[in-house]
Parts: sequence; structure tokens; C-alpha cells
Amino acid sequence: MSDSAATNTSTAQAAAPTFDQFGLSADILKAVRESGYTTPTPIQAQAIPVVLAGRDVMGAAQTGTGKTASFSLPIIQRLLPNANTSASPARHPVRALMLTPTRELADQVAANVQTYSKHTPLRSTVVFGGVDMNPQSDALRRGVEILIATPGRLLDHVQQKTVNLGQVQMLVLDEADRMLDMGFLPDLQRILNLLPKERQTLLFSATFSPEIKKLAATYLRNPQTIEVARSNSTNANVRQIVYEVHESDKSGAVAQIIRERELKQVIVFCNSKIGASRLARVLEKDGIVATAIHGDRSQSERMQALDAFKRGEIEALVATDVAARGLDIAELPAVINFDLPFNAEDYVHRIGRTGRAGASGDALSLCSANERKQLADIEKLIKRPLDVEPLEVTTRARRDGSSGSAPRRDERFGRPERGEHRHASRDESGSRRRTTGTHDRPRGRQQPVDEFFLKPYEPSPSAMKRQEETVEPERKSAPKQPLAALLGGLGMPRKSS
DNA sequence: AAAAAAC
Repeated sequence: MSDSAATNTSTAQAAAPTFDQFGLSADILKAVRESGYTTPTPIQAQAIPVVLAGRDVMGAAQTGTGKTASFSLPIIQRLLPNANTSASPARHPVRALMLTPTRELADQVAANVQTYSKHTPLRSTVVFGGVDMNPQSDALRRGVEILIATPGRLLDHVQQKTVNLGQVQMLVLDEADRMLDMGFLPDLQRILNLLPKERQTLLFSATFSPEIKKLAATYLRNPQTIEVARSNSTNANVRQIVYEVHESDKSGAVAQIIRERELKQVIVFCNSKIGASRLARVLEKDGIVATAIHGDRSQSERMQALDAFKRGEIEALVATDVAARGLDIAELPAVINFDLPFNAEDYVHRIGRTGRAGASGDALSLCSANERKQLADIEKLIKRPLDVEPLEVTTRARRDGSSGSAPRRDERFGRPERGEHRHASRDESGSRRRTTGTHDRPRGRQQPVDEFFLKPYEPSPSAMKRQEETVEPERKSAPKQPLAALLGGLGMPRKSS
């Protein structure tokens, strides 16, 4: 908010905004207060008045910026005047629909909505796949004003006629870019066609890619664009370090990092489901309480894992990118990237799980020889070079049992002449921060030098140049479906699946 | 390349 609405606050803080300035109902404000929030985040300060005014919104903001509240609070407010206390389901049609790409995210948004609306007569529920439909159907039949859903299961309910979307006045597309990436466009089109044309649509996306713009152009009406600085990538609260390790040293490296940094809780991201399961097992064997969360585990296992982690019963949550976006875990001190993500965008989301709400956090990434491309992509996206350090893994024996002596750092990383200036931490003279693997212990299990480590990384000058050119990261991975074709055919008869 | 999501 740019205006100075708070004129008579006794507190002398000049422009400290409060939630009171939005004209939200006392019941909502009470819930907000009980949640412990006092000051709106930037996205909230910008979005709440716009949503209250009934305008469509094109929002660029990530979770962790208070995005959920930025649309939930004004939506609840707008539903309130017609809130019905009647017990009749017919009096509680779905009037607000919120779609998210993953089940966990849907669950989390629903929990937020539930919290913010608990002092109002409004009802809400959540539907997503992987769990029994019947309880969801029951809840829908009892009637809800606010429905949070993943697209597939929602359509399932539509087909079963357990829900009618004909009275939806407000629609939220959360993590819209992710939904497109995941091939949800046909489902989204199907859902959008069921909604009244006369409605308010809020689209939130990490990026405004051409696909997202096309989607917005098709389904939003004169949207107000709201952009909040990408908080996490440049978040000073998050210390980002990349460790160069041999691929086969990675499991040991994770265990070592957890031990040496005495991490109470950490999410470890892997690129594959198998890799996540495997790592969880290795860590368990190493005496670290760990569990895996990914799409091949049952929904109950996923929820159990997440709950146990939130309760602090698990030290290491080993996850695929199912957990990269949106999940809000309080006071997570660190995130480890076992693999660097193929999609640089996902790096930002992953490390966004730590250093939230003003707390500090560490983003520690393992980088092996064949991941330099990913590293370069990430640096390009976040527009700055990452601090790269060697990591000597001492905790686990190498499989080949070789006993060659460890190469000196010079040998391993090449002479710092050609383009090595970017890695201050590699400077021998510098007082490199003491990190894992540097304690004086006999070691001699380093693998022969990798080509990766011999060749200094070339900091692509274009990487730093292009930052001025566009805010938008280049999307590398094309969706499985011919998105352009689908988008080109918006409104056209779609293929059935 | 891999991941996610309806049955």
C-alpha cells in the first residue's frame, strides 16, 4: 500500500502497515491476529486491496511471501456479505475455487483458508487425488463456499456430480506455471469452461512465461499485475553454497553435512523418486532419521511423512520436487540439494523452503561433474555466481576402495587463472569458511580427478548480461504436451483423454 | 533427463 491510511496510530512507526487498513471484517482480523500476523507482507499489501476491489490479478509471487493469505483473506471478505448460516447445502454453493498443482499444496492452502475463516459462517473443504473420494463427496454434499482442489480430482467430482461449479464467483490459479508444466492445461480448460464467465480470476505464477501470458489473456479480464521481488533467490537470509563432490560420494556427503552442521531438520532434494528412496535408506542406515516423500509413495505415506517431519520426528525429509513448491515448514534451518534440479526454476523453489519469514537458512547443494550445466543455468537464473567449495567426503568408504591420496585442491580445481575469479572461496590464501570435510582426518579415498574439476568453470558472460534483458528465465523444459498448440487452440474443441 | 496429477 502506498497510501498512508494509518493516520492516528499511537505507535510512532511511520509507515508500518497493518492488516486493519484493508477494511477486513473483525472476524477475519481476529483470525489473522490469532495466527500471529501483524504486518502484511508486500504481496499482501498490494494484492488485498486489488482483490477486494473485485479486479482480476496476475500475481508474480512465490510461496513464502505470504501469497496464500494475500488471496484468501480478501476472498473470504468478499464472500462474507452473503455468508449463509443455514444448514441447507443448497445455501452453500461453491463460490470460490482455488486450484493448486500438488496435493500437499492444496491441503496446505485449505488449512490456511480454514484458519482465516474459522470465525465466519463460511465453509470450506479440499479435494485431491490419492485418497478416498467418499469423505470428499460427503463434505461437498453438505455444501461449501470455498473449495480447494487439484484439477484431476476436481473433474472427477464434477463427473460424479458431487460438485457444481456453476456459481463460482472467484477463481484462484495457484502456481499456474507449475500447473502448465505438469500438463494440466486441458484439465484447466475443462474446469474453466464450467465456470461462469462473470467472475473474478486470480492467477499466481512464479514466472510470466509466454504460456502464462497467453493463459491470462484468454481467461483474465483486464488484470492488475502485481509483482513482488523474487524474495528467495536473492534472499540474503539464505546462504547458498555449492559443494563439488563426486557423484558416488553424495550420500556420504549428505550424512556428513547433517552431522557436522548438526542440522536438526533438513529437506534433501533428489531428482528422481528412486534416488530419494535410496538416499532415505542410506541415511537411515547411517543413523539419521529419514524418510522419503515422492509421487510413487501412497498419499497416506506422503502425508504421514510430512506430518512427522513437521512434528520434528524426522531429521531428514528426502524429497523429489513434489515438495519443492509451496510447502511451509516452520524454521527449517537448511535445505540440501542432493542433485541439482534440471529446471533452474526449481532450485529457487527448493531453497525457498528455508530462510523463511525472516529466519536465516542454508541452501547447500551437491554438484558433481555432470551437473555443471545445471549449475550454470541456476546462476543465470538467479543472476549471480554461487559460492563453490570443495567437499572432502570422509564418512563413507568409496566403493572401489582405492587408496590413492587425495589430490590437492589446486589439482582438483585447476589453477585460478581462467575465469576462476568468481569463486573467492577457492582461493588458497583466503580464510575459507570452515565447512564440512576439513577436519584433520586421514583421507585417501578421493577418486581420480574429474574433468569437471580440472577445467575451470567458464562463467558465461552472457549469463550475467542477459539479466537486464528480461526478468523472465528461459524455460528449458518443454512440457510433454504441445503446449503452444493447446494454447493456440484455447476455446477450440479439445481432445478428450 | 525427471517430476507432478484421476480412476
